[in-house]
Amino acid sequence: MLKLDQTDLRILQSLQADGRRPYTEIAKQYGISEGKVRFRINRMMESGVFEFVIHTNPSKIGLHVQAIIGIVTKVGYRDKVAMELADCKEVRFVGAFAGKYEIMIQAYFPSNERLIEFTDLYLSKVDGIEATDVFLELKDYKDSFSYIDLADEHF
Amino acid sequence: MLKLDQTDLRILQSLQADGRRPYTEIAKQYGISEGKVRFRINRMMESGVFEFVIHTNPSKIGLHVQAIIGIVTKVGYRDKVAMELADCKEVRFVGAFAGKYEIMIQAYFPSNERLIEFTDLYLSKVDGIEATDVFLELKDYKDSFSYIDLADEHF
DNA sequence: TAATTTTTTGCGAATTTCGAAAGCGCAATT
DNA sequence: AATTGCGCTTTCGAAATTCGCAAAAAATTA
Repeated sequence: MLKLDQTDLRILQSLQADGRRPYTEIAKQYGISEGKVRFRINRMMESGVFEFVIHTNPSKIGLHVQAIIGIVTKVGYRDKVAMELADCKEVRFVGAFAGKYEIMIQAYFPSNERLIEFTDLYLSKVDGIEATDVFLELKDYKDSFSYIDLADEHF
Repeated sequence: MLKLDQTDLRILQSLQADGRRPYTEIAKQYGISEGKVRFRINRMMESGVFEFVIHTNPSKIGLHVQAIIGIVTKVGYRDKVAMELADCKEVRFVGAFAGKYEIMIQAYFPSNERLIEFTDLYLSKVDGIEATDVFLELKDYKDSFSYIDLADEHF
């Protein structure tokens, strides 16, 4: 497990603000060499610390319906069901949870019809699923991937 | 609202795979000019269709505890509470929902202690919150930002 | 149809990335 | 104390990419 020092955290912080910020600019920003920035970024990526992505705004590409779905599975079926759900393109997030639901997912749909199709035609037929609770999102307040405050004492 | 054509979707698809892929490479990939790729990317960004970010692996930076928290608010307090929660650095996602919980959030913590602090010392004292249900995540199966299948007939 | 706006193309200039060699610091070994 | 090895950093020119901009082309509007 790679241990991150202040340089790494600063680089992450800088890239959180703009994933395409040039190495040279990050270097200038912190008074270090471009090669160092590059070395650290490559090392962190190889260690799986982060990756470069784009964050698309779902509603701007026509995905107007978002839901969190809690799923109750039969004993022994959690892993199988979770892996199957992870393969669905509508599904952004799948996790195993403690408590009422063995699995919770977050998924996006173009319309309510598609959400209903997903729950009634697909989910209800997945082997191992006992029950589902759909939480329909009405409004987004925050959906950020730059939530980490690297100035925090914890790091 | 910007309407996306096939060129835009292809560019998004390409950048989903690698947020740092050069314009020139995307251009080559689809047989279009670098200038066109750049023009489309700038336009989409200005319209808020997407942004360049990095996706950090929470556990690799010491955030080992993840939770989804359902929140029941007093009538009329949802907006106020949601906005307040959105300001918390631990919180990645805040949405207003239909159903049992007016608000659901997704948050990351370095340890169970910090989660307990958050719920018992912070959440319980926020004015307008009536009750909370914490769903503690045990395992990540999928946490992707490239969930969009742009080959889908829907787009 | 003409006028206007939007999008695309094509370039050279400026900037960034990349590869690789050399240098440095430090701990372990002799 | 000198040596060795290893990981990290610096440096630098070559290659690739980005950028700005003007002109052409295409689409939209009047």
